[in-house]
Amino acid sequence: METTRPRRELSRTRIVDAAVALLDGEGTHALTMRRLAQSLGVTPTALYWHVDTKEDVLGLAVDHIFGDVPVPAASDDWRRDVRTLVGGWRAAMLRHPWAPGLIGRPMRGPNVRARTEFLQAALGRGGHEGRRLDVVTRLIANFVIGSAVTEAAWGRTSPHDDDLFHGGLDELLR
Amino acid sequence: METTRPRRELSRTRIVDAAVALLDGEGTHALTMRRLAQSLGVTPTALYWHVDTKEDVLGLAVDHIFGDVPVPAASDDWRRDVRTLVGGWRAAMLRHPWAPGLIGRPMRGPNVRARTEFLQAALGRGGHEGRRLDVVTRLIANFVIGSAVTEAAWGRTSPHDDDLFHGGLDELLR
DNA sequence: ACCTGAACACCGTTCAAGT
DNA sequence: ACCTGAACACCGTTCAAGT
Repeated sequence: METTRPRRELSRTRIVDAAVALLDGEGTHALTMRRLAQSLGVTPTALYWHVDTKEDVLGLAVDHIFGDVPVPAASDDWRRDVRTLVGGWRAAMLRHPWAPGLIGRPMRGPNVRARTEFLQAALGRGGHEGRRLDVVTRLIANFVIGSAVTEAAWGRTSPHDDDLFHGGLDELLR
Repeated sequence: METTRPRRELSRTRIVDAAVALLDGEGTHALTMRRLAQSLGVTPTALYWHVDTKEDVLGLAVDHIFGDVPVPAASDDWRRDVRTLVGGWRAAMLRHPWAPGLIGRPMRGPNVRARTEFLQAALGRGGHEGRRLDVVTRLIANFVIGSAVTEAAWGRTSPHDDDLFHGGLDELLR
């Protein structure tokens, strides 16, 4: 089929990986198309063959970190399922503190969608349905996002923040 | 426009007002120090006498829009107080859709702090205290922020979004 | 198909100098 | 105290050209 070449080729995924590395290492302001290209040993303009725009790269980077959120197997304890998913969700964002600030854009990524659907399904197993199911799904999702945004903004997350977050989640799953 | 009219003097507040106008009119990408200066009939570098950095301007702009959120007089119906405050909070953010995306750092502004304290006081009147008061305050604040962030990201807010938001709030004030 | 080089139209910020 | 002008070190993106 395809012979592996000695030179690593450029690709969409390689670009996204490099972008995440740059964001993790040096923060939002460090992600420029030029520095990104440099970290890949390539010309800035080369990126544009694989990617439409910088905004595009940012969106892919956000969706990428959601891919690391483990989707638990659905168990018979729906509350635990929700807590596991949402805890991983929050942890992923706090592990990449640049991500919450970037969630002003395409949450349309497939990884994000899959997690949201799992959340909704778990709440469905909890007996919610109809409008109430939609309400509670959004309530939880927006609480998690809001928490991540404000905590990431503050710099570091304290044990007190963790406590308040889990307390809030308990309140919602009561 | 009116070159004959004597130019008003530059000031911190005049800069912030112009920044908000620019953000409202043309969005985040339009706010550059150069265009901001131009809209004030002044040299880009003149801004730096009144303001430290562009980040500074952004922070002031966010706090400014929170100043427009009416803080209701505390009544004997704490639930209504919460709903009024939080509704105005959300409305202000959706009126300036660039704001949620900018809620990075400047939740330290005085306008923001005043609203948060009113929220906590109202919940206190509702009988919450100790850890539970902190938990619920954060829960509501982060829900509002998360809602504004995701809705602003999606472009426009539909009546369905409104419905889900108020449903969520009812759930929290149950 | 995939990448380079040069170019365009911008940026934020500093700093000496003017008033 | 307040503002200008020039300059520095960057940006994202397009496009012809090479392979």
